[in-house]
Amino acid sequence: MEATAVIKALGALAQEHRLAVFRLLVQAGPEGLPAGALAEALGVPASSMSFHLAQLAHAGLVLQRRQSRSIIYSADYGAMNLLMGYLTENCCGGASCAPDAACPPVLSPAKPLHSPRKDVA
Amino acid sequence: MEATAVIKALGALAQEHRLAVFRLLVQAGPEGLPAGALAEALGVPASSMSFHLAQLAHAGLVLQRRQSRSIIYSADYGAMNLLMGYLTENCCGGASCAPDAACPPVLSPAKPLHSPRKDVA
DNA sequence: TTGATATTTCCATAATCATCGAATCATGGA
DNA sequence: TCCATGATTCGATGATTATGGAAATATCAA
Repeated sequence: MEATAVIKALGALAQEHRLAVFRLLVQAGPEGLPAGALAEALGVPASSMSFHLAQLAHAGLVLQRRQSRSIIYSADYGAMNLLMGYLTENCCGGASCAPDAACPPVLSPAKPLHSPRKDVA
Repeated sequence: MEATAVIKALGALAQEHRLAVFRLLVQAGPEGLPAGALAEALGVPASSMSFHLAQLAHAGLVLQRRQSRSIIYSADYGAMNLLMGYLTENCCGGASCAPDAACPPVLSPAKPLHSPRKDVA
C-alpha cells in the first residue's frame, strides 16, 4: 500500500458519518448493509450518505454489490489490514524499542504494540 | 477512545507531510526527532512543519519535550494502539466472521484480520 | 546584553470538503 | 408500459484546511 492510498483511506475515515458507517460495516461483517439502511441508521439524507459511501468506496475501504434495487456495502477487511500495517511498519526501526515489549504490531489491548518508556515522557 | 478523538487522529494522519512525519517518528522510536530535523528530512518550511506538528500533537498522536533549544517529537504508541483498536472494535459483531480466521484483530501480514469470504465478493 | 539558533505564531491566500434538495438513473412488480 | 422504490448525480453554498513568509518567542553561549 502506497502513501497516496493510505492518505485517501485515512481522509475517508476522518469524518463523523463515514467513520460511523465504516464501523457499522466492520461490525456487520461480510454480508454488509444496504445504503438506505445506513442512511436511516445515522439519520443522514440519502444524497449525503451516497456522497460518503462513494468516498469510502473510492478510498478502497468498502465494497459494493447490487442486490435487486438495493446496493449493499461491506467493509474491505484486507484494505483495513493493509492500512494499519502501513502505520506500524518498521516500528522503532526494526530494533526492539522497549526491553519488555515486542515490536511486531499487535492490536489486542492485553498486548499493546509497546509501552512508551518512562525516560521519554 | 471516543469518536471525536478518533476523527481528529485520523484527520491528522490524512495529510502527506503529517503521515510522513508520523511514520518517521514511529520508526525513530521513543527517542524521537527534533522539529528541525523533521522539516529538513521532508523539505518543508519550518513554519509549515510547526503547523503540522501542532496538528499531530493536538490529535494526541505525538508527544513533545524540550531539549535545550530543540523540541523533540516522538510517536505516542499508546494512542496509535487505541486508534486501531477503535476501528476493529467488535469486528463482525463479535461472532466468528469467517470459519477459518479468528476475529480478534491481528496486524501481522501472515495472520490477517480475516479474509473476505468468496460469497461476498 | 548581544548574537545565533530553534521553533512557533500570525496572517492572507488558495484549495479542498461537507451539505442537501432537486433531478436523474436503475430495478422490479403489476 | 406505468408506477414505486432505492440510490446516485448535480449544483450552489458555507465551512474547514494547507501554505509559507515575516515577526515574535525561547534557549544558550560568549
